[in-house]
Amino acid sequence: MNHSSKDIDHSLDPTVNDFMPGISVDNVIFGFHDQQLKVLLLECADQEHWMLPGGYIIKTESVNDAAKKVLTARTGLSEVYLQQFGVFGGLERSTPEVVNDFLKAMKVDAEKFSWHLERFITIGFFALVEFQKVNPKPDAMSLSCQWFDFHNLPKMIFDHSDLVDEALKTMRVQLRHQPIGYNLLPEEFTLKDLRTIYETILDRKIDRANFNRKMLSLGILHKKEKLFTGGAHKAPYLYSFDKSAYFAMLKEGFGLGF
Amino acid sequence: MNHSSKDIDHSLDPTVNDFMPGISVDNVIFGFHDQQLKVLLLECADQEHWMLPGGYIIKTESVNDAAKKVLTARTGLSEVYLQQFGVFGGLERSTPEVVNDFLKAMKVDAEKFSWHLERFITIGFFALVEFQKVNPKPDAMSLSCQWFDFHNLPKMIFDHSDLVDEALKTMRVQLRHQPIGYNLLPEEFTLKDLRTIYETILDRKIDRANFNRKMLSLGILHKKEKLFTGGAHKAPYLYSFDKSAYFAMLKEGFGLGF
DNA sequence: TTATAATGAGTCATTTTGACACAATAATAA
DNA sequence: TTATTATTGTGTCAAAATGACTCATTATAA
Repeated sequence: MNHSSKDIDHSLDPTVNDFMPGISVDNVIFGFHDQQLKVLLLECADQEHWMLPGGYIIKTESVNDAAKKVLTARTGLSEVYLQQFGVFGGLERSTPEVVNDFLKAMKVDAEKFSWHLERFITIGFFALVEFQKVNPKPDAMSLSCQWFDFHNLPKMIFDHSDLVDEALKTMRVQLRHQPIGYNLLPEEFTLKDLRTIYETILDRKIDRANFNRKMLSLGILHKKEKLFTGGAHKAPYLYSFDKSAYFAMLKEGFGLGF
Repeated sequence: MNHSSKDIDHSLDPTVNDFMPGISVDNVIFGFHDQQLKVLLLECADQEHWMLPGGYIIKTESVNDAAKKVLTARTGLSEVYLQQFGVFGGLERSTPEVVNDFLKAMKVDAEKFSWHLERFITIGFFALVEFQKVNPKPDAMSLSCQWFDFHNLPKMIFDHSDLVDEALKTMRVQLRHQPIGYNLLPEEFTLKDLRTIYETILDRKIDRANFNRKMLSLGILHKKEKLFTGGAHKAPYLYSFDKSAYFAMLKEGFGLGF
């Protein structure tokens, strides 16, 4: 997925001096497709490494807005779920070796990038988006922007794979007292879809019957018509979220046993 | 609690140029005393406002180390529980009015502090410490360093009260799947002490018998001798944490029903 | 010596969980 | 057309957890 220069997105390119120095934001953007949890990544110039969609913070914008802007620029979406999950501020993330690898992967001169090479702290966000609605757009420095199966991520620059791990850990904890899925699934979905999300994040099988019973008992789902497509088997019902009940539960929280 | 200049702690005073510009760390330090959750605060020069112990990040130290250093400098303690809970990066935290209030509270010149007045992002940490072991030390800019009852906090500068609120929210969530208390309580304590911590953080009464049953079932407590001091009532048992079981459970997590 | 207040321990109905079982059914293969 | 297969909706049931109580016990204060 290459793009001509006409397609290159310069919306995140203010002057270096407009940025908060030494800080960046990086987004772990999760989607769900084909019964798999996906992560959106950008391809580095060396065609070997990949990176999280990230950016800098303009002095006149909030940190959260900076992250939101990155998300919108790469996906075309606004109004999606976006949440901080941690600050990555260790010294090991900008050692000479790390910086060297970064320059090689990006194929840029050390001089041009001196402002990014000193010492950088990044603020990690994760986003939950509806896969089908995303229109992946690479930024000016990247060759392409693609989804990867969460279980099969490519080699990434800096500590970006640590960021993905931490994002997952945070989701794993939140799963236990907040609903999830509204932001990842299309309007209509099956209970299997929902369960697969839980199983992927928790990294273990969940009893189908017990999961369904629990989910339905939460009162955040609406049962719809039958599903026709699919494999050689009985067709499952389709469900949609009861938006108001869902968001109420997001705030209130609940207890999940598994 | 005033201090002569001899007592002033300059350990966190490197040159301005050594710092990461535009970023700070602030610690919400929790202690437990007298059946109350306490927060350690610094008194501003105006004798009206208070602030969280905070500091800047030297370019050659990690973010976590910067927070740890602040904690050690104010409490005399090292090796305590310290955890990030969020980044505060809104623009509203450095509007002209806010900055003005800050200058007044600190009684410093705008010129001298120009480097801190532009736009600042702070990284919030919370710490859990053993009250009795803390030796509160004000920093160079503060009149004193004191504990406040969590339910009765004074007027604070910037968005520091928001930081306290967020720290509590984070603890409230963590309570549900991780044990707490080891870092807040002395070696020996009663179940009432432990329950009070839970009640304060969750801000509601918990049935005594049910709480005790649950806590004891976790297998992280050792029963000790009787307690003799106290009011006009039956003396409760003293307990201590089974350190290895406690830390195992910190990692593993568990499910709490209340 | 008695009254008080808080503790340790226990009861019990209800709810939730975990582990299965089983008939029903949509697509596919025979 | 019919049998096969994979998967679904629903149900059962024992075990565990929870929530709301009781009650005898006991260290201090009156």
